[in-house]
Amino acid sequence: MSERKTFFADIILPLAVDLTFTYRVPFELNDTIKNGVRVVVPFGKSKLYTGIVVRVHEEIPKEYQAKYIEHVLDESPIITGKQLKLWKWISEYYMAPIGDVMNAALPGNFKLASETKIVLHPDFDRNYDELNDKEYLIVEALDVQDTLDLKEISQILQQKSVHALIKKLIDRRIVMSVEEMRYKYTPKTATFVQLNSQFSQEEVLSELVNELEQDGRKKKQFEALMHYLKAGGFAQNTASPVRRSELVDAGASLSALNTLEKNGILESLRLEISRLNSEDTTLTETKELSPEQTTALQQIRENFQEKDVCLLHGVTGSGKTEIYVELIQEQLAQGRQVLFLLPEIALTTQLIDRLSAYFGDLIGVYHSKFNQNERVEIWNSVLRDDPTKFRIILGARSSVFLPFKSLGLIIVDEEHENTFKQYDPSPRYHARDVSIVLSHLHGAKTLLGTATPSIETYFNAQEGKYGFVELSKRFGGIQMPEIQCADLKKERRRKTMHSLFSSFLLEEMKTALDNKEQIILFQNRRGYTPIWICEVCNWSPKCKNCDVSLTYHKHSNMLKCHYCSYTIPPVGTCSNCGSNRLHMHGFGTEKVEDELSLLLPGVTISRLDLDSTRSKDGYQKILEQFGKKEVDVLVGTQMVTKGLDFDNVSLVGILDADMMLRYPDFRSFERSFQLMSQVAGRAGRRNKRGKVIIQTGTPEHWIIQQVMHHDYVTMYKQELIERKNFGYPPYTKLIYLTLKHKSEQQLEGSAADLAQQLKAVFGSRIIGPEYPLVRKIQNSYIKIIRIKMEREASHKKIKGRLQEIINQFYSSPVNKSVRISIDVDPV
DNA sequence: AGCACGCCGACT
DNA sequence: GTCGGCGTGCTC
Repeated sequence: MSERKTFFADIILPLAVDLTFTYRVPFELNDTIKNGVRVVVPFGKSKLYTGIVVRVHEEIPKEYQAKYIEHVLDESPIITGKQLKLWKWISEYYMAPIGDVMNAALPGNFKLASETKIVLHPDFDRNYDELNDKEYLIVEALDVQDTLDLKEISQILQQKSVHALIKKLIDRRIVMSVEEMRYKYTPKTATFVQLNSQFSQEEVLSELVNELEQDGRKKKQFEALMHYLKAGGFAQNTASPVRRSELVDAGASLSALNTLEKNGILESLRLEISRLNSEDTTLTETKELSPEQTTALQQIRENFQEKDVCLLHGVTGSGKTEIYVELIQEQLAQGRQVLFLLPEIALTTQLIDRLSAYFGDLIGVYHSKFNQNERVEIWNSVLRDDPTKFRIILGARSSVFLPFKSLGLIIVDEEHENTFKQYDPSPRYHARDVSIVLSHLHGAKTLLGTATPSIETYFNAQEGKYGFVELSKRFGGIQMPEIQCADLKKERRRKTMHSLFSSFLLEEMKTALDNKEQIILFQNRRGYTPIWICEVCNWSPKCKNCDVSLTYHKHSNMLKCHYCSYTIPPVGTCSNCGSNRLHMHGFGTEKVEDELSLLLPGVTISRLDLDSTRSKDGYQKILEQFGKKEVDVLVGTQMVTKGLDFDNVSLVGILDADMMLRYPDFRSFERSFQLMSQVAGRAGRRNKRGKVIIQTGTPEHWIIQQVMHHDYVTMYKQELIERKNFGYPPYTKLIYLTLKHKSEQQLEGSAADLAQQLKAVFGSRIIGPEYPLVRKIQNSYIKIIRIKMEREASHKKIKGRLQEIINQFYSSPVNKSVRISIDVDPV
């Protein structure tokens, strides 16, 4: 194997470039280089990057002199072949550079190598005699400064290239790179205590216990020992070690524990613990399934015989979770891994607790808010296919990138949620659709679960492409909530409105409060941000960088731009006409809260929106308070629609349904139906039918009618007709091109140019260019070109052609400074 | 992504 | 005359 062959390796670098880079493999690394390992390579003049090897070969690059790979970071691959295939699929399908895909896929501290920092190696014995002048200079500098980056070393040595020199120092274990230090993942440990083996005989133990119990001076020791025996599960005769801090928390005296250890009754040891599930969970037995659930489960199994994807359409509260649990258990029994995808926001809530209760440590939670070490811990366990840990990954969209080895099932819960689609940064992928590809790679199955399927998914199920299973009854015979409308037009005419509240809603709220029941109010934020407006000429303060009005933030008493954070103090007079009659227009959740406290004094109100949950565990706290019934009314945005189960909520109010319906997007009806149905599902649990009141000026609107009748299918059929008539998904596939430029004229010209070139090839499939609602963001103007292609068209071909046209567009010098971003299957 | 190279304006 | 602004191209 150590033949002196010259190998080259194609490497993906974390750059927005759709290329791999070819490096030469030094002979001594011939044996260690493999597909899927990380390598450190020099790039450009003075940079180091961590990249992933995707191909090893002997083809000598002709166009350039390949540089040498500097370092191999992994003994065995950290990326599997299946992952590489998935990356390539994402890169092609979503037209994103492979480097972007890699960036999205790897946990942060797997890459981060650009600014390589050097530190003294802990083993360095400070034998300065072995060092030459330059080496001495570096070591000396490190003594003072702790870390140096390559630039600083260049400066110290007054020379450009320092790689060779550093490499020698690294090899001699005099210095090391910071990455190296960081990558050496250190497991977290804790002190445990365990009974000395001489007491493992039951008689010996009981003798000891007796002795301690008799002796009054040893009372504390006796208690401590009992705590240990209880926690260690001695009832079942299993002498397992127990975390020391756990015993102390349970009330064992610290000094008594020390004494027990000193006398050789207990012994302490350090054990590795998981950073993730630190508190131990008591496992719950699986609940018995209802007849409906059993049937559904059986149907899912049957569907999976023939089909790879199955939609589970189950109304809110129909008990989808129990079905998931059964399916997960089947996979675990077969030794396969399970991925459970959730919208980001639902991850902080009750479902995790519920699943943890069933599966304990077998569950790993993976999402962007987790710190790097935790993420790496999960990554490595999944990669090892560790049979004892993290068999089930509960995660947000990015968990599709984990290195699964034996995936058997992916569950995408709340399949319709558009947070599964990533927009910024590229790659703009949809985790639900990526999941389907991922399970295909593993020969696994995908289950899509939701109460309100996306039109596309339901369509696929109707067409027979996906299996289809329905759960139409709520679990335990709980009724669907009663939904009624408050007609805002009528109430306004009769002047019975109390600011934002119809008298109908207000009366119902009072009744609910009298009954000591809780209320959720839903206010979609979109379009309802408070702005200051001049009563005389309609002028309002605008952002200087973006084409939007500034929104008023009561909390900070400032006017702020939502796009670029430009902030100014409130203005007293109109800059247009000089009038001082400025007043606040529009309302957000803050306003709702304020108005409500005037209308219903003494009622405790809490707000759940982006502002109130900004602090780290704000979200959790607010929900906890509400759960403990310390709060009567919860006012919130979209957040209140997501998987919250509170059993004392009898009333849900939707403050303005019309704003959602009016939003100019072909999905606005679908989305309105989803949002309203989801939030309605929060009303009424165990013992009482819930009530929902929708405030609207158009109670006759068909979407509102279908929400009221809980009739998804009719909504779907009607919406499908609209989609067909106007050529929208699922009858077409969409690609949006967003063009950006600082100069409006330049943008107009270039956009027209590109659209023309596209039309020459795609004809009427090209729509636009058009300005979006907000035409300028951060001093750049924006235009959108939309491509509608036939469902059956080969999107590979179309994307190839599209890329050619874009390349051609960029070949013209006038267009070079125009930025284009491509969004395939926009949501 | 970053960094060098290069072509235009306001300065000692 | 030069310093430095950013627009453009390239990186194995």
